[in-house]
Amino acid sequence: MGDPLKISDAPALDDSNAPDGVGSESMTSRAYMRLREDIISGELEPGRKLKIEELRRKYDVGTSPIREALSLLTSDHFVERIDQRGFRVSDVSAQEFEELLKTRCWLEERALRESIANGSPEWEERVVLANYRLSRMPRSEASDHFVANKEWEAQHKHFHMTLISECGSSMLLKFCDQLYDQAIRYRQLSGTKAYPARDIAEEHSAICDSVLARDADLAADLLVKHYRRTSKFLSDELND
Amino acid sequence: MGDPLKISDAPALDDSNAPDGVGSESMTSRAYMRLREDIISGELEPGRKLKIEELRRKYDVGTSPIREALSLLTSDHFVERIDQRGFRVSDVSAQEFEELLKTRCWLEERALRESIANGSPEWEERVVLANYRLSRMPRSEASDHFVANKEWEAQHKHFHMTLISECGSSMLLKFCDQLYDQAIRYRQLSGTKAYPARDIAEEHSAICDSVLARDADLAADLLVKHYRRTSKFLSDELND
DNA sequence: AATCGCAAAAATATCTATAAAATCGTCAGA
DNA sequence: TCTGACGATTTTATAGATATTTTTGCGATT
Repeated sequence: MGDPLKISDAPALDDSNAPDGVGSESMTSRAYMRLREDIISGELEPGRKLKIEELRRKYDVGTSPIREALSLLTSDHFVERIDQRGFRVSDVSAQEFEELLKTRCWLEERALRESIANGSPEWEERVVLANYRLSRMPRSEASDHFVANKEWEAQHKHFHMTLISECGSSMLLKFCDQLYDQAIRYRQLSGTKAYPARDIAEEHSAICDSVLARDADLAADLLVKHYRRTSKFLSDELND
Repeated sequence: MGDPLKISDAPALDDSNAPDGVGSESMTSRAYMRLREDIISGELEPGRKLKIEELRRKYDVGTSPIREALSLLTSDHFVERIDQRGFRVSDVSAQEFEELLKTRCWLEERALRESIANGSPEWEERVVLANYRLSRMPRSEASDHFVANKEWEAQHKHFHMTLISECGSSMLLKFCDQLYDQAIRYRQLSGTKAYPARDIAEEHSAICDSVLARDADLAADLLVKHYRRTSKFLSDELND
């Protein structure tokens, strides 16, 4: 959720060019963001019919902005559109989760290898910084039981996106970004209550080290294992 | 352009479930398809401002369908949306074309290797059939000079998509599909007038053979070279 | 009684027309 | 040259009209 404002590719919504400091985004954008959050968080559950009238009242906007926001959300694969039959929240499934994980590994491995091959010293610094910031962040908001920490989530995504940021393909980056957000939705839906036992911070640091050493094989291996472990944990949670 | 009707992922538009044989698609879908074609063909040139009123008259529909169609097109990266400032046709550039080619090679190589690893005998037959059909199709509609043959284009895409269809990830397939269509746009825009000198049909058959032999390394190599040659040809055309 | 077919009614999605808000270009005045 | 304001253009939103799908109700048939 690095830039939850993103619509299409361009940084369409940027408060910096808002007329007079106060937010002046369009209804469509507001609806887009709120719908996106509600879908990722699971409040709008998978498979649910998205009735225009219902949403219109819920978010207090007209039909056009809702409809347009939903159309935009289809690109993120969060919403499905069926002609003449409206919209619905995209379904989830264990099989799709497997696919998601697999695809993420393929794409991010490639992107990471390219980044390591092309990355500048300035990029190395960004990686170090991202890892440091992530390490300082508590994983959970409460110390006794698990409460997702939004800020940690943001830093975590930022770390992983930084790793692959120099891959030389904005398209590949966009795909990884999309898949990452998909995965977040699955994580939210699983309703994780317990801490993962392993030391995630340590894993991140190991990846960071291998990247700095420009050891592509090791880095790729660590990254993929990192993802697989996380997913394993999630799958176990789901099967309780 | 295997399924130009595609909106979102689901086969939203399917005449088979039209009430009484006659097409009953929505205005939005019609607008989507026509806009998509006009952008790919280059009639709506890169960077062009897409004024709602203008399009409304041109395609003879109201503002909502136009707006929605444009929103849907942003997912395909054919249209850019800027908040409060409307829509425009996505720009093109030599640099983006390079990225596109590179990304396509990365993704399709992975997908092809997976397909070869997982593909069933039934898949092999589909590959053979797709190659055969493509080989029977004339590359150009005229024999003395080059006139793009729509049917060839469709079969060509179908061949390449069949090659990777068993990769085991619908997401990866969707990405490849998207990138393919992007590439078609670049091809159209280059306004190729001459035949490429080389024997493309031969290249396809070679790929087909290596796939049947389950020689992943060779197949990947041939496929990537195939793409690079096509792109080289295109770049040369562009620099005339 | 249960099932099927069919038509009317309700719910819903889609579209058009119109109004409101924002942007852009231009030009007067400093 | 810069600034700011005004009008034209364009985008965005709303409300109501239309078309489509889904549900419901009823009677005929098994």
